[in-house]
Amino acid sequence: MPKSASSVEKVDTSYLESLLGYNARRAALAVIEVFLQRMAQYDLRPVDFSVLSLVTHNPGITSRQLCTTLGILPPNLVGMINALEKRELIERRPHPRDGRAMGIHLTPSGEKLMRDAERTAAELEAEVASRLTAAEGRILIRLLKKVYL
Amino acid sequence: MPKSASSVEKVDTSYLESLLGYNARRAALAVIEVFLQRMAQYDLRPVDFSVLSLVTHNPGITSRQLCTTLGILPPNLVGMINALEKRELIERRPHPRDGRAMGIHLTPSGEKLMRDAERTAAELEAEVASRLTAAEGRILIRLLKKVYL
DNA sequence: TATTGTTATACTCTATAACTATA
DNA sequence: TATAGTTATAGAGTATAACAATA
Repeated sequence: MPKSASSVEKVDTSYLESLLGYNARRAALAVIEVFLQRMAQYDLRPVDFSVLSLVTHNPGITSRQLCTTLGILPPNLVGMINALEKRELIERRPHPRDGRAMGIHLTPSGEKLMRDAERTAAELEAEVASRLTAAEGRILIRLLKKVYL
Repeated sequence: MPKSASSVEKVDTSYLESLLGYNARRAALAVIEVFLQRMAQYDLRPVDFSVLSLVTHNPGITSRQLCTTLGILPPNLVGMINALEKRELIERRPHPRDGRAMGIHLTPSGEKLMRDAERTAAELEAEVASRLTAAEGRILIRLLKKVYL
């Protein structure tokens, strides 16, 4: 067959699928896609959920702490925090010991939203994890942590 | 302690770390970060490597097949293909049976680059996977595939 | 009528520099 | 001098609509 006449019937992805990074990215995108759909009812993107979840479990957390924990650059967090404050889901209070910083807290409606959103997240996790056994799910998370921690 | 005076000593991330999506995303980002550093010597981003790797193992693959396989939208692939062609790493040849399509092939210098780049990728994989045992690495990839396939 | 490849374009995400107020 | 928060802005990544050529 001449060089110019070759074509591909079925794409061979076996090499890419042997790479950890490729598989981790594909799995992350698959989970995030479901996440996006289910969280749309709360008008929360994954990053909004992560921020609100950290505020939920760390009342008084500062912007700086959110940035460090989630790997967000400070200029990019400002807009998110402003939007969440405008929606009256969070409020900023003066930090007790650092006049430069503001402690971030959930409002009552923020608390209600996050109770619902975290319940939805739990359902979503259970659903995605249903493709695995309970033991496999625990192993998977443990191994992922070994990779990035 | 009054409401306004609370603050966070150490951020509690245990809830987020219980979520599969959060862990998969963090692991993917960690691997991709190393990938970016090591592939910089070839001036290849992860997506360029993925494209060239598919062309390597599927000579004559079309743009449409690349898009479908990698989840890239056609308008966003055009620039990448043009850039790789300008660097003389790939070339477009007429498709043998479809006058609309072009088959994509590696040039000799593209073949040389990919031999080196895939060797580097293998070293990188071994290094990231060194945080896990060989068995754990195989299990991790198997479980990740169960999540997204 | 549907598909491949393409252009133009808009939107989101991420990154850098520089400023202010406070430590 | 260093840090928390902010503004402005640039760049990369991702999205939709519409078109020409071919099936």
